[in-house]
Amino acid sequence: MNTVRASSRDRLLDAAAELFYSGGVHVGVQALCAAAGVSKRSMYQEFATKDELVAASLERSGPRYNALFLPEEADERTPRERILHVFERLEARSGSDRYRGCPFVSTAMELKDITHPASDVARRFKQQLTDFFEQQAGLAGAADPALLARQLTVVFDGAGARAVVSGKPLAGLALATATTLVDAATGGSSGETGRPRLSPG
Amino acid sequence: MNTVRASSRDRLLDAAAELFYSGGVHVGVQALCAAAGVSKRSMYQEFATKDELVAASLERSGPRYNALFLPEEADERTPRERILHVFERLEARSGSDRYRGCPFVSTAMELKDITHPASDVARRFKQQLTDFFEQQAGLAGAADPALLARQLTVVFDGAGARAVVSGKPLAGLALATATTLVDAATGGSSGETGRPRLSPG
DNA sequence: GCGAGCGTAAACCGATCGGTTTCTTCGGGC
DNA sequence: GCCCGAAGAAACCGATCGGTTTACGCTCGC
Repeated sequence: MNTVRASSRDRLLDAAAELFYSGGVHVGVQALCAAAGVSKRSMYQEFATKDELVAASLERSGPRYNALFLPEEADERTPRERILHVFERLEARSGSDRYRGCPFVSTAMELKDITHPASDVARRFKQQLTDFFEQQAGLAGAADPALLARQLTVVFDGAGARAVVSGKPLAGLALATATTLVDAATGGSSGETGRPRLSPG
Repeated sequence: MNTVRASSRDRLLDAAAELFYSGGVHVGVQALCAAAGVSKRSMYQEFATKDELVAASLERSGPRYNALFLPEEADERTPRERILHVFERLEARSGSDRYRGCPFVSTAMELKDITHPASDVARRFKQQLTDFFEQQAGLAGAADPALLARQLTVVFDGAGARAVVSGKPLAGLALATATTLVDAATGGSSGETGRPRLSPG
């Protein structure tokens, strides 16, 4: 079933993820298929509609996108550091002139249709980021880990939006805001290391 | 030059603002003119291109949109309360099922083109909100009013994005986050009134 | 009453949209 | 050698895109 080279389906999904991110979901299927080196015929054998392809490409690229920001599974850092790692990565990535914001937010805002299959995908992947924050917030001893997690997600998306609108680097804004929120929620001050309260050293 | 009823130009701009917000800037000029009750011919006499209309409609609706959130010019409230007023309004508005996020952010993200005339408009109006925050932050005695202002703008846009993606009300998230940031920047705690430090009573 | 001018509807333009179909080419199993 | 199925190229479908033009009607000033 699978050919030696990447399958038509995979080439399609990868090209779609890239083109939809750089040009929006209104990019045509013609340009899409050309970029993937796949005929429209083959595309419509794999996907019933373009909407389905949009959702599938977001589903496929989603884990890779989130992985750009999440730290490695196990390292020696504190939960606080692991949370702030996400925002350090965001600062770095948002400096690129190809940065167009979070693809989940971007897609959902462009679709403006909560019932679109890709909107479900976007919501799930954003929840993954929030779940990570909540887990680390709990380990860091936050008073309300769920609240802090949602706050950090808000900062993540808001900083991405600002980078897009302003067209300028965040210059530490995301990291500073996240730091303030984490410290406020864990009782830490700016000079503190943020070592988790639940595992006093 | 102006007729008794709203001019074609104004009807066009108002219809454009509404349709572009609810359906994105990819809404066609045909549907637009039909909604405005203006012929395409008249539209293209007022605006050279659709892009120009997009920018002009954002320019026209911009002040009204920001006014939805900003407090009245002069009232008896503290700067802290005036800042938080913006987020109270955001909480309320984001609960509507017609809420599609901040139109400036939405338009800029959808256009994905920093050189588009409407991108300039969006940036300017977002700056107006930031300027308000900075002014109030200064009055509230924030250590770094410019930083707090940018942080609050990030929260504003991030909360809007979250409301769109999740499809659920913010349920206090934006207000709580803004409160935390304001208090952290002004040295206030959660139980404090937030009266400005520069004008001790 | 009548001509001038404006704005309307609607046809029209080439291009592209999402989606379908036809035809051809290629490769692998018998 | 032969044949079958998969996939590519491209024509085709009706609809719509942004944008232009034609032709008609309505309301003015006179």
